[in-house]
Parts: sequence; C-alpha cells; structure tokens
Amino acid sequence: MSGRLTSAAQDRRARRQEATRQEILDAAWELSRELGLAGLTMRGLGGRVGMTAQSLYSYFASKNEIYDAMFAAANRDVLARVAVASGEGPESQLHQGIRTYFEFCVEDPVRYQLLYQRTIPGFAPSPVAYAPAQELLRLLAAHLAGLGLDGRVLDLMTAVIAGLAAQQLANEPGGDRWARLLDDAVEMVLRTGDPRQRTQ
Amino acid sequence: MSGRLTSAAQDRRARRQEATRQEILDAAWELSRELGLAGLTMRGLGGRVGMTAQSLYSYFASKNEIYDAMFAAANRDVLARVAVASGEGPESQLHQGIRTYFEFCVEDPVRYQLLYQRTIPGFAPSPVAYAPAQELLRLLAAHLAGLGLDGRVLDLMTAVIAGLAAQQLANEPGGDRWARLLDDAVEMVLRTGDPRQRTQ
DNA sequence: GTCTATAATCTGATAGAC
DNA sequence: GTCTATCAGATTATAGAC
Repeated sequence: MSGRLTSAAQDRRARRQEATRQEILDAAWELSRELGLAGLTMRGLGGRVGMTAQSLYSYFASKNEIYDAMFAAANRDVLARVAVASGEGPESQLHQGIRTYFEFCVEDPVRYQLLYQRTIPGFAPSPVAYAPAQELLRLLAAHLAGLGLDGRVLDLMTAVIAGLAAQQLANEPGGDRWARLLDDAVEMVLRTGDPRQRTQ
Repeated sequence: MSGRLTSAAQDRRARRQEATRQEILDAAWELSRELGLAGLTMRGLGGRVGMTAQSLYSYFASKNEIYDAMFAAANRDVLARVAVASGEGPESQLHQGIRTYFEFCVEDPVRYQLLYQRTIPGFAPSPVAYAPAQELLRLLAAHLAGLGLDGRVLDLMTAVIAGLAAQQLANEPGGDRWARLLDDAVEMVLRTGDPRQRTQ
C-alpha cells in the first residue's frame, strides 16, 4: 500500500511540476510580446512568474530549453488547429486549412519570429519540437497531390502563403491589406498548377 | 595661400575619415556574416579592424549608427542595381528588374535580415536610410501601372517575391529550388491582374 | 524547490591622457 | 585619433544552505 501511496504522491508532484512549467511558459510568451523575443531574460521571467531567475533552472535546464518548449507548443498548436479545419470537398477543405494557417501566422508577430525567422543567436529547435511543422507540410503536400498537383506547386504555394503573411506582419500588423488577397492568391496557384490550364 | 593649404589638409583628413568609416563597415558586414547580426559587438568589430572598441566612437556615435549605415548602404546598393536592369519592352524590363532584386535578396541572408526582418532590439532605420526602399517600391508600382495593373497586383507581387526569397533563404540557402520558380510566378501574377484575363 | 551568493563574462559607452 | 582605465550595468548559469 505504501507503494501505491508513494506513486500517487509522485503523480501529484509531477502534475504540480508540469503546471508550474506551463505557468513559466505562459509568462515567457507574455514577456516576449512585450519586449521582443530577444528581450526575454531569465531575471525578467523569474520576476514575472514570482520566483528568482535561478529557480527557473529547476524547471528548465537552460534558456534555450525554454525557447524550445515555446517552439514546440506553437508548432503543436498550429498543427492541431489546421487538422480540424473542415470544408465541403477537397478544394474547400484546402482553402479552409490554408486560411486557418495564415491566421495563425499573422495572429502573433513574436510567435512568427520564433517559428519562421531563425533569429535567436544560439537557438536551434530540437527535432521533436520541429516535427509538427514537417507533419503540417506533409499534410499540405498530400492535399495538393490529391488534386493532381506536384511538388513544384507545393513550393509555390508555401512561398505565396509565407509571402502574404510576412508582408502583412511587416507592413501592417493587425490589418488585412494582404490577408484579403489570400483566397484569390491560393486560387491563382491552384489554377496555375492545374494541367488542364497549361498551354504546353 | 595658407587658406588653400588648410582647406586641402581638411579635404585629405575628411577623405581619410571616410575611408576608415568604410573599412569599419566592411568589417561589420564580415563579422555579421560570421556571427549573425546580433553577434556583432563593438569589441569584436574594433578587434577586426585593428583598433579598440572605444576608438570606433570617433567614427560612429553609437552601435545603432553602424547598423543604420549598413542599412543605408544596402538599400542604396539594391536600388542602383535594379535601376540599371534593362530589357526590351516594359514586360521584359519588369522581369529583369525583379530578377535582379530577387538575386540581391537571396545573395546574403544577413543583409536580408537587416533590411527586411526588423529583429535588432533597439534599432530602427533612419528615414534617410530607408528612403531608397520606398523609391524601389515606387519604381515597381510605376512599372505595373504602365501595364494597366493596380495596387492590388502590386501588393500581391511584393508578397510573391518576398515569399519566394524567404523560402529560399530559410530552407535552402544558396540553392535555387524557389529561385527557379520566380519567372513563372511573376508571369502568373501579371496574368491574374490583366483585365483581359478576368472573367468578371 | 526555493533561496542567497557568486562566478564568470559580456555589453555599450565615457573620461581623459597623450 | 587612439589609447588605457573604467563605469555601470547586463547576462546565463552554478554551488550550496535550508
């Protein structure tokens, strides 16, 4: 019986640990949005979450491990959101999925910087943290393949989506000047890649 | 006569000053490419150029002024390169100009980061440093207007170009997987914006 | 698991001699 | 214009008491 009790206590402790980790990550996002990704410091983060900077090392082995956890969470988030995007018919579903992804991108400039502009000096995401992004790309590739479109169209599509998101974030964050071009742009790429459309 | 001599001496001194400034900027680019834009430090820069970090302040009032000078030089460079891009007929000229611009973008990741991904914490370019970029955009707008295309097409065009460049730099720096899609992508945007092409 | 203390180092920038 | 010396801080991270 003491074994079961010990195990239950371990569970409780582990859950508490995990809850604190999450609290720290929430504060890290908050601070990053206020001061920029490079402005995030262990002291500032500790202060925000109500402990000393040193105590953070009980939850994360290094500052980069915090960045990695943020990276992983964001990637898991976008994959989940795109996966549930529905629509009637494959083309509508594709449009919906891309729209969902695009909105995720322009929603949070700091998150976009972390995920897609490798700008933090010593940081590179771990394979585990990066995996959902690859899965997302595979998902898009499969959808396009289902419409008879090849890798060339995939590359063009990712570039067009990324370009619209980047322009929106850089030149008019929070606006829709590029966002409202998205559907037509996607349609344009689909038509270009459609063999029935080609002249040769 | 002493007046002329003094003036000549001032000229010589000013030229020497300017030469040293340029030497410092060259070293700054070099170091940034080695360590990343955020990795550039006054001490490192001083060491590279053969003086102490403190002496750099005789040439630039601050570190941000160095970033600004780099920003300005890069913008002047790309404008000059695009301006001389030639071609027969307005469409060919447009393609050539865009190709020149694109190659400038993918040529140097660090320069791209400085110009187009506002990632340095305290730095914002001065109006003078930024001006050539606006001129470049006006140039593109005028070319498109000459083909009967509106601001919507301009926004779509900038997004497509930026997207291809960003994907190329992020996923395959030095390669041509996205670069070789450029001409077709530009053509695609031009056709989409052509009123003769529209169905309604 | 949290703290204090501190290591060890880096940063941009200034003062003043020469 | 260049140097030495130094300011006034910041940074991540570790050691060890409790």
